[in-house]
Amino acid sequence: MPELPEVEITCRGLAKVLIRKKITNVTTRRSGLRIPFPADLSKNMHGTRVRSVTRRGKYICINLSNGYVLVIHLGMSGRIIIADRHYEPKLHDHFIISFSRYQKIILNDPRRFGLVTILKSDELEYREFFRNIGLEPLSDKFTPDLLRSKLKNKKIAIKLALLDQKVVSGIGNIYACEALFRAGISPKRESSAISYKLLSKLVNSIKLVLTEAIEAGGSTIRDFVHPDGKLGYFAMKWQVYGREGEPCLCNHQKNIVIKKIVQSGRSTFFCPICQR
DNA sequence: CACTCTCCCTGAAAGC
DNA sequence: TGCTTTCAGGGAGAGT
Repeated sequence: MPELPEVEITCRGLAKVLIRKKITNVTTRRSGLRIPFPADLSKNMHGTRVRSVTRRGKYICINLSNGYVLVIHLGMSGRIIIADRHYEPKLHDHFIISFSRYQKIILNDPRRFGLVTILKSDELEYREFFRNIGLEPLSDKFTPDLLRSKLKNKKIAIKLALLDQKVVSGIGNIYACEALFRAGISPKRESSAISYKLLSKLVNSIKLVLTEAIEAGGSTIRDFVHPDGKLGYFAMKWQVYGREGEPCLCNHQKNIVIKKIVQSGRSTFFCPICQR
């Protein structure tokens, strides 16, 4: 389940092979994913070149030389495979772009929670599309003061606030759990009731955990595959995520184990002793 | 407005 | 062993 680091790694991988390449063919193999593929998708892509590949939250933005931006969200199970002209489409390959020099990229997404659309980069469309997307957690603008202002009056649990893409963009279930563990904050804490000092700690933890994951090459669970097609099995070790019943890594001598709870239908893993 | 719940979907894993 | 059930979750939209 790609979160910010996985999307970032995917973008870097795409940039490496696609920049300046010309789009020679666009194929859709079904009518759409979470939303239909735009009718003019192929028309607006064909013959243009890739200017850059950027990321906004969990969205991949492939910026084209004709002023359009191809926007891809990987959803739960999406992956982008980089291949050559010999690649044969496989099950759940929904969207294929062919480039000059026989390069191809394939969007494979078994669960189809992903999204593909195309926007004009210089117009309201683009701004409108990302209107509700919060601040980038790795930007210098993401500070304790900013987070405090976002959480002011919020009664929801801090874990749920971190998952809210309007509060901060790019954090999913795994990194929300991991960041809270590192900051020593209970996922159940009311968002607005957390001290400035702890919010500072949380901001640092978020930046740290995301940065480490990017450096680890995009951490992986189950179905994330690097853009070059290799599995990312050098993934970071989660300290709490998926470790229900296992000992807390902070406290070996006592019999403290990681607990799992459900918050708004999402699993949360945490240490009831280390996180207050 | 603030918040929770449901739905979409498939494959892996657990349960029987 | 093999079939059935459960679970995983991002984000939109309905419901409270």
